[in-house]
Amino acid sequence: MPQRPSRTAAKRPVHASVPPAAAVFAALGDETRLTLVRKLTTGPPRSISQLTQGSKLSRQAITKHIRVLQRAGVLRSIRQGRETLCAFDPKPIQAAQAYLDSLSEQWDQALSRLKSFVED
Amino acid sequence: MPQRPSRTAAKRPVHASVPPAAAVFAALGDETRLTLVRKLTTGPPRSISQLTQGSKLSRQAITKHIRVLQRAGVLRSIRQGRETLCAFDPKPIQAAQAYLDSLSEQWDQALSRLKSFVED
DNA sequence: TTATATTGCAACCAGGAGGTTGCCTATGCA
DNA sequence: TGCATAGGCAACCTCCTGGTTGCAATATAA
Repeated sequence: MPQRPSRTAAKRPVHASVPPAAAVFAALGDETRLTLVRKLTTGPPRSISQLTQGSKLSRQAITKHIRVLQRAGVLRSIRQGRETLCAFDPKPIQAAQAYLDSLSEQWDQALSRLKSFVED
Repeated sequence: MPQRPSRTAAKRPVHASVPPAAAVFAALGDETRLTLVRKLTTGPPRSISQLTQGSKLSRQAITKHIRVLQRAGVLRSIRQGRETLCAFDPKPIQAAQAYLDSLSEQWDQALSRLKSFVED
């Protein structure tokens, strides 16, 4: 929980360690990519071939999805010998959570204002 | 996206009040749409014209974005006289939060397993 | 009733997303 | 050394997305 990505991520830090919320949501907005993310949150880092196994898609298709997730910061990968190991990085997800939390909070406040207005 | 139009429409329960997580994330994966959502979480329901004001985009473009958000369940809209009022619906966002929470939890558990494994 | 404002609908367009295939390089192993 | 495995690159295809414009329909206001 001691995360440093600014909780109010609306300021657009140029050196953003984490891409803007919309980019993270876009990366998560695909079943195939969500499946990859779930695989990597539940288990150890895996190679592209391993991630391709069990999928109907070609290795290249999976590679493209992995790159989308990488650009969003959700995954990191390092070349290890002849294979490329992909690992989950929790920071962008935490940023996305913070974003949704702020949305919910705004909504709750709007509801409160409406309620007290009606009660007058 | 593999499963685009519901060619296999038996994929999710008919009374799903909330579309699958990926659909919600996809809807939120666009700056313009995030801006619309923020506007409607902070304020009262607004018409399409009102939502278009202050944007560089045409009314039709905004309309299309609104429909994307509607399909994801994030917005609801009702015709009121000659204008269409759009309002925020918190359910899909809450579902998305729950999804991210479960991801985080899985990740934490994976870390714990790794830790206790290393310590042995 | 006649304007004016608010939408919806349809056509159209450019570009990007998702997917495949073929080929090449690099690494590990017998 | 030679071969199988892992992955990168590039070309190509199709369809969706995000945007525009023009026009018709409806509802309000004067």
